[in-house]
Amino acid sequence: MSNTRRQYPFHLIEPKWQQVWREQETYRAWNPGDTIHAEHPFARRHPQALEGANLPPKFYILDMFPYPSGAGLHVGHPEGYTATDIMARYKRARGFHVLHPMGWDAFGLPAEQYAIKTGQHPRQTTEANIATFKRQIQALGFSYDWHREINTTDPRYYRWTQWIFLKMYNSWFNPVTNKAEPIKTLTYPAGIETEEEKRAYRDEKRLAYVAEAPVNWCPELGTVLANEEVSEGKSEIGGFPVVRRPMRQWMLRITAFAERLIADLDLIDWPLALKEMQRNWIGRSEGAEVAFPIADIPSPGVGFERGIVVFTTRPDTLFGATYMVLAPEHKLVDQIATAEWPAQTPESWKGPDPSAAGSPPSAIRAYRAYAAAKSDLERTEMAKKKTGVFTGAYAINPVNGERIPIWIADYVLATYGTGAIMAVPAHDTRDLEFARKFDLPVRLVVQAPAGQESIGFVGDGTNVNSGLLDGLPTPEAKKKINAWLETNGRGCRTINYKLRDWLFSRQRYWGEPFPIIWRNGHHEALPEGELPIEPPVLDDYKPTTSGEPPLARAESWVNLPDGSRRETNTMPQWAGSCWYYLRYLDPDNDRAFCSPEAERYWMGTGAISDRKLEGSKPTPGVDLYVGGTEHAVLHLLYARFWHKVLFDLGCVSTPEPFHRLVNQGLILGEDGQKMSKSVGNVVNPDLILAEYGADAFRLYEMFMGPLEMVKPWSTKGVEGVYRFLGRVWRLFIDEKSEQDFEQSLTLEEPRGAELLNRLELRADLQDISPSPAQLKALHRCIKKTTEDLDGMRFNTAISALMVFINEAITWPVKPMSILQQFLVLLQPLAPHLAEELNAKLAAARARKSPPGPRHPAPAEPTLAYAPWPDYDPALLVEEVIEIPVQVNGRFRDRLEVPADSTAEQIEAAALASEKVKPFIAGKTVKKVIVVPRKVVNIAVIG
RNA sequence: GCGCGAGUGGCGGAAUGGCAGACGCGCCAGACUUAGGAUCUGGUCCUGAAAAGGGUAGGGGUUCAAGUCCCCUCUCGCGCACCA
Repeated sequence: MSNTRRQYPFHLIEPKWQQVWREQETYRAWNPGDTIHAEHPFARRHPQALEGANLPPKFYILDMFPYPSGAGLHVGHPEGYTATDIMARYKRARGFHVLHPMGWDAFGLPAEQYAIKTGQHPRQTTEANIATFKRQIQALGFSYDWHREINTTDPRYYRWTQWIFLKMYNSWFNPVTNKAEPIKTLTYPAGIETEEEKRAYRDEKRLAYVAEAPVNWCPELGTVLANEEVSEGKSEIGGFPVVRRPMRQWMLRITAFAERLIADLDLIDWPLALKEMQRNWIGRSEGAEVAFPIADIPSPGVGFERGIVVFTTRPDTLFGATYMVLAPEHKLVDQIATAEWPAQTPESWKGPDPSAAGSPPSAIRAYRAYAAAKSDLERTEMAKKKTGVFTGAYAINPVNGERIPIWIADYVLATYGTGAIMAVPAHDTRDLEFARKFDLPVRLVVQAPAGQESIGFVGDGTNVNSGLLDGLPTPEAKKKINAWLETNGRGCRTINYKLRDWLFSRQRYWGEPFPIIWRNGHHEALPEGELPIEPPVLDDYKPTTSGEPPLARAESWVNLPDGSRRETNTMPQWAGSCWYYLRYLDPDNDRAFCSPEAERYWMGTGAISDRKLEGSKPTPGVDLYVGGTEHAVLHLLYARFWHKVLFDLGCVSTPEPFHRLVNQGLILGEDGQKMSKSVGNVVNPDLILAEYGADAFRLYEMFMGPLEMVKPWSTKGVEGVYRFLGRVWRLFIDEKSEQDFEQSLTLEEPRGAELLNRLELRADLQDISPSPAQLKALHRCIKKTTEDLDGMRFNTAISALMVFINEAITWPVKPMSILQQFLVLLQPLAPHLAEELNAKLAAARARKSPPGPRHPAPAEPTLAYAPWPDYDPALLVEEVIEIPVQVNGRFRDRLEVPADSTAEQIEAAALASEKVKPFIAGKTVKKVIVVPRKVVNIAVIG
């Protein structure tokens, strides 16, 4: 800490007002039906809302709640929180009923790993971390309604996480209605007769189901991970290698919602880049499935009566298919592989391992081992080098009857499409590369537009060498071949998604246990009445030596008296955050995850309205959601999915949870690099707060630049806004009284808060009528801050406040009414200082005119609900305006003209300007453009 | 490779197609002061004594007028990446 003198006693002001707000419950939000105390500042602003009826229009402003890590807050966290807090305060001032809650996403790996190391129960770590986070967040003076604080690890919370899971377990996706429906509505097709068959069918259809599938196993973390948690073959958390491994796991049927998850992006106001990321992740592609019969197999076995089915987005290139490739894991590989290599099989077709090249089966075995040994990471890195093995078998191209060789290669993914492709080397980069390596034929079937090479051309062109498709442009060729495939029973149009079902179980301790038991190899839901299912207390939080999840250690918990066993997996960290925004609406409700009344009020019921932050029409769902992009395809996709399930089941009233989303940009270190402990450029907010105070910290976080932008931290920059706050302070506070205050403070530090009262307003602050110029300065400031806050342009809003102060400082006498209005504008951004100065003003005015019927006392104890001023456009009208004069677009002079001058008058004045004359002398004036109130441009030639 | 976004002083950044650089940092000068790493005042895009000229990554275009709109190129950031 440097020894600069404090600009103003923020160290006394900030705790004082935080205490007032806490005791007064200033920022409490009310549900329909709540009883509101008449003295509460909200009730004073909205007297019609007493008794919790006729509540004003709501505005739900949400932060992405944090995972309370042991490291505490860093300066990146409060960036979004400050932005939302400013919006919350601004919306309150504008008369909205603001819901602005905060809570803790507290299940997760770090607490569990700490538990494994120390034996300390994760709950203790979690609680300690939450206490730190809460202290730090509260020190920033955010206007959260702490009555609504939630914690995903609280049994009263996760009881409902488990409840929603049961809802999914007991639902299925009806493709006819395109909705989730209770499992009761499931009808059984013919042939499903016995109870056992029906159970199997039902279990297959549930939204939450168990599947044996290749999953992402992370040995280092000792758990499986969802696709969304794996990036380039490494775990998102920790960056550990991930391998594919078949396991029996719980899955959630998010793929059923793929279409709606894409389509409904059009309903919401999110950054384009983020919508694009979700679209890419869902990865919708239109194409066709085409069946290729196997050659030389007179009676195909079960499973491939139709041969091999491929998915392709380019059925129009079917005539160019010169070979096929199956994923090495494809289940038909063993059935089609021939016992011996066909005559004249080139050596290079027999696989990368010469020692296994004796026959197709041995080469295939070797190649599978080779592919499996590679982690996903290595597979990605080796993407450039194509490898594969010929199976010995041939397929028949259904459109021309050609025999084409069938290969296996790891460039075809088992998990996408059908796990098999038709290779069209002439018009697919990967196939071309493969064909060139193994000397496979390349047949041109799409003529590229003139001037472009057709071999390797992957765009739209014109079909050639394609029989019935010849001469057709690509889109038409697609239509025609699709029709042909369908009439001939060789395939059909289809849509494919990259999105996989959500792998929902984890082999961990510190997560929500599943409300599921196993009996005779079947899973069963526990009744709702038994919720919450709490995890057992363990001595050892490690997985068992046999690789079972840690919960399996608690024998007495796992084994139930009736012989059934509890599910020992837990839910992933994302479970709790999938619905937390709903729990805030009614956090203490023990009968429902939230009451329908609260849900309807806060989430809105109407159709999607045109989004404009201004205007009083409630928008559906969360009105403003601010957080980082790192959750683009995790939390934000999962939460939308859960919300849609709840919507289908009638539990919520909107199809989308978050109507408007804003991503705050990353804050870099002072060196312009990402903040990290290892680089040593991490800025600790505690230190900044101690030196400059919360208001300066808040202001700086917003003054750095646009919220969405990536920007580097600068402690010097904090000093700038801090000085601004000091100037505001000195504009109000008498210098002499401050000197006295400072002196007393050094003598009696502990009585600081009390000493604040000794500070006097400056003598040049007077209760007089403002001059027109002063009114104009204020209203300019109102206009600019209003527009900027509406657009969330906090940096320029702050700059407008600075401009006002720079001007007000020069006034010999400062009208109190003007400065009071300024404080209303300052309040959302620097609430502590604004409150303190406002209280001083109020006290001074009360002294001058003692309480009485005309001046009810005391003045409002808080600025939090002070109405936002409207600017008066009439006051902003200038009588004389400056107009720049250009000659041929170059600035030459500035004219002062009456604001109501006509174009002709301005033109005449411009042409008469002494500074302009030299530039038009001897030249022909071709044209004079007069843009009223903006500019004059004289176009000359010669 | 594909997709998205962004390039403006020494720095963070402002500019509904209409005076480029608001506001802040830094820097320079001055005032007050025992002192200044406090505060206040003035200055601060570049060249030039001035007049004036040049200037928003580079090149081209539209326009009376372009940082802003269009085309091409380059650089940086983010996301996806064998998705058939």
